[in-house]
Amino acid sequence: MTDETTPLATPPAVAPGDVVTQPLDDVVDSDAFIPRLLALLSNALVWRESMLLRQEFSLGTNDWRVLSALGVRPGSSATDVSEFLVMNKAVVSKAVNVLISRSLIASTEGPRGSRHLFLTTAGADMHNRMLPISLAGEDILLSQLSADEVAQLRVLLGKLMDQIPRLAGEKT
Amino acid sequence: MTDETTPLATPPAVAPGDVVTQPLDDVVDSDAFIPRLLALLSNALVWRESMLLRQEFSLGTNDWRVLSALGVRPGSSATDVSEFLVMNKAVVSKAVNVLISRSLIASTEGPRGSRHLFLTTAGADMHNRMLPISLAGEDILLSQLSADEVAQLRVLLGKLMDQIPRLAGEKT
DNA sequence: ACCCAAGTGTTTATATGTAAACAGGTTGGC
DNA sequence: GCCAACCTGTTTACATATAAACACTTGGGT
Repeated sequence: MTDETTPLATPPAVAPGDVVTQPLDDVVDSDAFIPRLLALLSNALVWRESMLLRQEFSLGTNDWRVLSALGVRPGSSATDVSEFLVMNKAVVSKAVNVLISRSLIASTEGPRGSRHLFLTTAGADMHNRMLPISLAGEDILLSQLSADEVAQLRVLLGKLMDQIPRLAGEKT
Repeated sequence: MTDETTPLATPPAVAPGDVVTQPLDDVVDSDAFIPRLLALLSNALVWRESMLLRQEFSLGTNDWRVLSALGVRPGSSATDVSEFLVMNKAVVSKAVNVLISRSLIASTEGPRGSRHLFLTTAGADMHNRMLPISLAGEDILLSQLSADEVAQLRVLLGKLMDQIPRLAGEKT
């Protein structure tokens, strides 16, 4: 009895003054708590992608995201990218500098002191090598779902996404 | 024309030597890319919870998570909590010290130099005040889903969770 | 022509996350 | 009994995230 795996069938022989030795009535059911599941899934995906991109190309996930944004929207400014990716502009600024120093992107003069950013051909090539790694993460994640289930999941996640403004606003 | 909202209908008058001005053929469709949706959802939830807990109780999300773990499993060691929450043990160590300094948890001697951690009555009280804030995040997120849809979502996320070892292992 | 307001990207300071090194105590082989 | 291996929790060093302050440019009003 009283092995170390069971939470605490027998309260400790001596407990400090003012202590709760039994589970509380209302707690987070962490296996079903959706915010926790989302965090674990997201962390695992980021961890994997970060590891692979770093070891294959010596680039971070932020570098990759900026690169991918410019694959979709060539000529974006740093601010455009920041908004498009919902990413802090300081992070974008740093990633842009990394990518420029690697000659993966280049820039032209833009409107008010901004710069239009473009992939170089080397950058486009790098993009096309990084893309499969990123997509493979999603594939692994969805591998046990049928096509119908994937479609359901996208619909459901879409409805969750609609609530993000309420999470940020927090009046109600 | 050529306003700043459209990506780039007209390529720039002068582009540097070696540049790609058109969208690439294969790109991440970021509105449908599930890893991205998961990251945005998770970030929004954490951001909200962090803000509220900080301003209401001057505690961080890690403090709350450790507190909640001890509500479920009183008498756990720091290592137990670390494994239960899938949380770095350095982070747990720091959170434990914060909670002890606030007299929200207390400890007794455990097996090999470890310590059994318990909520104090003040800690249990704090737990019961923090819990609704945490649960409200999930409620907001799920508010546009029917009961059936919530059940579906849990099933689907459960299947995704099963793939986490493959994301971490990365042989296939 | 001037100045104010707004927008650009960068820098800074602060907080947080991560992994490895670490010291101490405990266990178990020999 | 003793030494090596292990497990505890802590500390350290480093990488990353976040938000505010910043300098600079542009545009518009008077």
